[in-house]
This record gives sequence, structure tokens and C-alpha cells, in this order.
Amino acid sequence: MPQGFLLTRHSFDQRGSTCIHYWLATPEGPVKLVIEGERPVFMVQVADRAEVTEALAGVPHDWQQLGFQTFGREEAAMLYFPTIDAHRHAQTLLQDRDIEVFEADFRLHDRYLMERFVRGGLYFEGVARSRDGYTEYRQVRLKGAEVQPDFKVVSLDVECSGQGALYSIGLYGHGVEEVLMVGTPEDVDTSIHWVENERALLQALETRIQSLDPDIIIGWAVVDFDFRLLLKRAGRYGLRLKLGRGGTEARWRDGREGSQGFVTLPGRVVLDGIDGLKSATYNFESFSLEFVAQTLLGRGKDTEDVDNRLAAIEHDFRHNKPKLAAYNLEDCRLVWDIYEHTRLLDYLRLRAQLTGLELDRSGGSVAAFTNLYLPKLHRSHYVAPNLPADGGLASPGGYVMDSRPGLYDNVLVLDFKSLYPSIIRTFKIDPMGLIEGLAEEAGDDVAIPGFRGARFSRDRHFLPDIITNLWAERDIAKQEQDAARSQAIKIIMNSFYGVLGSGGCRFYDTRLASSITLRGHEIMQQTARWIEEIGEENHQVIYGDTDSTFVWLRGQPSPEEADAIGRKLAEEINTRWRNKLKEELQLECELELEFETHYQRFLMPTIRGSEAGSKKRYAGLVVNGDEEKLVFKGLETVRSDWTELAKQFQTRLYAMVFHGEDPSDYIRETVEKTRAGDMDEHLVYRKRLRRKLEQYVKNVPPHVRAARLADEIRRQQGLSPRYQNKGWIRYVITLSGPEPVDYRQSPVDYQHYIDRQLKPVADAILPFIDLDFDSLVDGQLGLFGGAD
DNA sequence: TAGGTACGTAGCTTAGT
DNA sequence: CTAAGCTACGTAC
Repeated sequence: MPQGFLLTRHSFDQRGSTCIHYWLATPEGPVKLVIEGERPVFMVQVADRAEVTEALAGVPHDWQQLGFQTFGREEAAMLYFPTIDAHRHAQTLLQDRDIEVFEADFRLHDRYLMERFVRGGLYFEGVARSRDGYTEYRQVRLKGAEVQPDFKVVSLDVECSGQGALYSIGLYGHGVEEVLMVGTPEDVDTSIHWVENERALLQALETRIQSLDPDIIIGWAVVDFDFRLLLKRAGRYGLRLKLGRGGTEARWRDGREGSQGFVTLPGRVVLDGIDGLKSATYNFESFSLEFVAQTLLGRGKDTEDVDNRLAAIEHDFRHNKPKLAAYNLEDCRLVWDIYEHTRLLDYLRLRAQLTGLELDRSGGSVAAFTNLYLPKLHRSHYVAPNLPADGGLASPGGYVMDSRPGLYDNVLVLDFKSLYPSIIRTFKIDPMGLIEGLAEEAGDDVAIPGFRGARFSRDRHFLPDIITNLWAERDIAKQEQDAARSQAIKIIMNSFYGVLGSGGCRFYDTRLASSITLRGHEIMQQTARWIEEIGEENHQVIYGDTDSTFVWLRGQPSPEEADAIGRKLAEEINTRWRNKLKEELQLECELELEFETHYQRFLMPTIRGSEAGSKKRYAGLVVNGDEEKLVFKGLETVRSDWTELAKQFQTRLYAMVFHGEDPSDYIRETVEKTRAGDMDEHLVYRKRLRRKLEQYVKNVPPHVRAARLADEIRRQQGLSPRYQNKGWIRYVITLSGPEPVDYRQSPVDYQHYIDRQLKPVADAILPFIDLDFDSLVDGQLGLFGGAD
């Protein structure tokens, strides 16, 4: 049977029936599968039959009772409809009468794949017919398969004026390296295809895409910027951009307020590099192409300044088109190289294969879980429940222990490996398992107790096995050093708990979520007790968060001894859990504690201005042979909204303290240099504007003041505003308050930096070596005249 | 085109004086 | 003027 990989999917009504189109990439070129007459379905309770029949008078439908039941243990019936329109109409009619309908929110083409366990790759057969540039199959049969497609990829980038007039379009990839450019032909090296005007540019793009025929178009903000612009400009000329396969038109759909829009190209996938990297959990200080390319590839563009860049593009378009073309092409190449470097396409393909989601889908944890779970549920003759109307009852999260503050030698960190997935496996946490467990005779002692009244069936469940399989696949991926695959599996595995704890998931139930997290609490507390018991007076648990336990070793062990203690502790605790669960609940234990880190020196600070130990903030020194590593968690050094001054100061200060050096001179010098203006390069605050500028009404934080000031100045200079619509702002604190770093007018307030950046950093650690920032620095005030 | 809760800190606003 | 409460942000897991 031929095999292929799903690119795009659509369904629609035609002539009183339905039609589904799947476009595939196959080794033999593009394929379109056409499936006709598939009937949309939803479910209702059999008890509602009379009302349903009355409500649906005049709407064609087919009632079938196949022995299904709801999670409320009511008998359910399937209702089939000839068209998508009838399905939608019927749903409205029933919901208007408050008749509950189930599973009405699936798109026909998604349900068709889901019920057949098709996720990304598939085998197919049918009646083939050769078309212009592709093969069409009808009377199709298909089934899921793991396939490794070779996608044909093109990187695309558009250059335009400040007003959005198109200048040029770069195309780079398999079999292409060229720029389509508006202008009169010049004799240059770069491969430039000259066109007369903007309209001709769009038409040339159409022609080139059709002849290159890529499966995937990649770019940087390529959907929300490039395609949005292309379609908008095409609209001005009344052009319909036929960029899809089989001469189909590209279509734009706006996203919800604030979110980005979507572009639809039948037969091709448009992949944005920013979304892709984010979904693979990459994180950068900035997601500009310049910054990411510089970070990953060590090369980038010349300028990141938006104003200058735009001016340069406009200038080059008028005076130096070859230069603009080279620049345009280099952007395409950077994106291409980032994809290569990160193996992003591999990751996205694997994700699609594991979840059944589209290649270009970002987020979608709930949909991924549903894709995996629902078809299994149906085979047990259950209908999935609906979303909790009110979002459902809240569930607690992870357990965070009160910490014991101090400056320590020898702290070990023991971590439960994938704690929540391992709890799901061990205690058989599962939506259907909960229903089945509760239905079993109470007092039978068969079902496994959960929390909040939950009981779980020992053998009727799916999720524990889904996780066990993924876990095994991940172990294989790790063995084969396939980082992309291992990463994709890990993300999906960890998303399952999040989904079950989300009111946006139809399977959400506080008893499921709480049976995971509260079991986690219990495990953490028992583990801490055991560790102290094993160590007698020598081990003290000083902190723990969700799945980690921090153990202070009192006995001044050598590094080798500390490591041995760590390994032994993990082993002993694992044995205890194995035995306890076997004896008390007759369960196989899948929990696994690992010895993770030995901090030779460790600081657990107090909450600022309090004696109580802090949480989620600590630092430590790890020594590995000759190599030393400082680790900071939650502290200023790892926070993007603190200045470089504070970060460098903290790193150096902690290093000195951890090495037993007296930091007094260093602290005084740093204060002195700050006040003298020697640290001016490091005084910039950088903070996100998470909402639109006018939406800050309840109070006006410093970064908002700076942003408003910046746009006011830009307005006076005749420049367009830059901070109205979210984004990042860089600012400094001056004697007149916060000012944007690019438009600073007042002198820097050095005292602010000493009081608000250096002092709090110093005071977190100095008390533990009997020092104090103010007393160290006080004597200097007279000398430098900063006292008043 | 719906993963979560727990936590700390800074700085503004406002109630109370 | 101060303390308390609230907003905003970023982070750990």
C-alpha cells in the first residue's frame, strides 16, 4: 500500500452530502484523498428521545442505539446527519431546548482520522487518477502508519515599505535561491527575477510557488506578517492568490482578539519558526530573527533597530536593489539554517505523529489528549463527557515545603523522575477508570483509592498504558540519542496531567487532578520523613518542591561519600515505596527517585524582611572534578527584569561567599563604581508590556511610564509609536523617574541602583556571613557626597 | 485552533492617620 | 506619612 504524510485537511458539504479532502506528501509526489458521504455525528441520551425527535422534526437524521453510555451512566444514542450544515443546525436546535448533546464539537475530517487512529502518517489505497501536478484518490481506505516523509521545503521572506507596499520576495530551499523584485532589470550576481510592479510581483510569486510546488513553506513570523501582508496586498488588486495545490486559493482567517490569524493553503503547510521553536520549548530573550540566529548559529543580520532597518530597506529599494535582494535572501537562509540546526521539522513531524494534530498547530494539548483517548473510550462504549459548565472545581497543585534558610555545605537534591506520569501509571489514574472504579461495589476493596472521593478501576483504563508506551518509546529514543524524538515524547507525556487539570478539557474532573497532585503531596512528605529516619541525625530535609527533595548532610562527607549517600538514599527510598505500595495497595510501584545533584555549597535565603525561609529561590555550587558551576533558581540572576548590574553583582558575590572569600571590598568597589558612572552600560531594565499600553489603568508601573514617554517622544519626532501593542521596553531610572533607554533625557539616579539593585541582592546572602550591606557601604556616603 | 498551581518581589494606590 | 492591599511580572516545577 502507498504511504503518505498528512499536510492539510478540509471538509465541506456538496450536493446534500459531505466531502473530505486530505492532502498528503508521498514519495511519489503530492496526493489528494477525496472521501465522500461520511456522516457527521453527535450523541444524546436515549432518555431524551421524545424531545429530540420533536426538536429535530424537519432535520434529516438517523438515530442509532449501539449500546453506548455516558459518564453519568445514562444510555446514549448516536445521531447521524447527512451534511455538516444539518449537524450544526440540529446541535443548535437541541441546545436551545437545553437537551444535552455529546461530542458535537469535532470537525468531520478530524473525527474521521481520530476514529481510525491516523496520526500524521498513513497507508492508503483507492481509485487513483492523475491530475495536473498531483494524484487524486477516491473510494479511499486508509489506516495509520509511521512514515518518514521527505518534505519539499521553501523558506519565504517578504520585504516591504513602512506602509506595507511590497518590494521583494525571497525564496530559498530545495531547488531555489532567488528573489522576486519590483524594478527594472539590472545586471547582478544574485538571482533576481525582475517584475514591473507590485501586482506583477504577486503574480510571479503565484507562478513560482506553483512550479516549485513545496509541501512546506517556512519563515519567521511568516503567517502573521508575510502571508497576512501578501493576502492584504493581493486584495487591493482584486487578485486571488492561487498558492495552494491544484490551483487552490490561499485564504486568511483572523484569530480571536489579540491572537494571530491563520492562513489556509490546501496541500501546503505554512510553518512559522517562532511558533515552532516555542512549541519545542526553546526560549530566547528575544524571538527576533536576529537574536535567535545570533544565539543558535553565531551569525545574524547587521541591525536589529527597527527604525534603522526599515530606513535601510527603503533606501536600498530606491538606490541599491542588489543589496536589498542579498539581504532578503539572507533572511530566508537564516530561517532555513535555524530549522536545520534545531531539527525543528523532525520535532514537528514527530509531534504530529504522536498527537494527530496538524503540523502547524501550536498548543493543542487538550486536542492531543482527546485524539489519543477518545477512540479507545468509544471502543469501551463510552461517550465522552462535555466541558464542565463552570470550569469545574479547582484542584491544588504541587507541594512546596517550607524551607529552612541557611548557608550550607553538602546539600543533595533527589528528584522523582516524571512524578505525575509515574503517579498516573502506579495509581491507575484515568477518566474512564474513575467511572468504572466508582461503580464497583463499595467495600469490595478492589478499586484503588484516590483523593476527593475518587476510586480507580484496577484494570479498566487507558491512560496508564498510553503513558507506559510513551515512556518506553522515550527510553528507546534516549538510547538512540534522538533528542528531537525524546523531547517530543517528554512534552506530550507531561502535558497529560496539565490537561486533566484544565477546565478546558472535557475529561477534567477535580478528583482526577487531585488524585495526582495530592498523591504527590503524600509521596513528598513520606519521602522526607524516610530520608531523615534513614540518616538518623545526619540528614535533614531543608526544602522540596513538587518532585524534588533537598537534603543537608551534616557529617562533612567527601564528594565521593556524598555521591554514594545520594545514590544509596534514592535506592533505599525506591525500595520502601515498592514495598509499601505492594503491601498496602497491591500495586506495582512506578515511582522512581533519582539522585540528581550534589551542591557542595548551598544557600537557601529568607523571604525579604523576614526570618522565614524562601521558596522557589536558591543558589548552589556544584563541583565536578576541576569544573565548578554556579546554579541560580528564581533569584535575580535568572530574572529577565533585573539589570545586568544586579546579575553580575549577584553571581560574583555568591561565588566569593561560596568559596569562603570576604566580599567586603568587592561590594564597596561595586557601589563606588556604580556611583562613579563606571557601570552605566549595565543599568538597563528590560520588561515585557503584557497588555496594550492604554490598558494599564489600575496603576502605572515604571516600565509603562517609560513606554508612554517613549511613544510621546516618537510622536513628536514624527515616528510611528512602538509600544502601543504589547512588546518589550528597555528603560533606566533617572532623577526624573523611569525613562526609555533610547530616549533618556535626565541624569541617571545612581542611588536608586545602589538601593534597589545592589542592596537587596547583597542582603539576601550577607547575614549568613555576619555582614550587612549598609554598614559596609555607609562610610562611603560622606566621601562621595551621596548622603543627601 | 482551551495544559496547570505555587510563589516572591517591586512599586503603585489608597485607606487611615 | 505609613501600612496594607493590589497590580504586574517573571519564575519553579
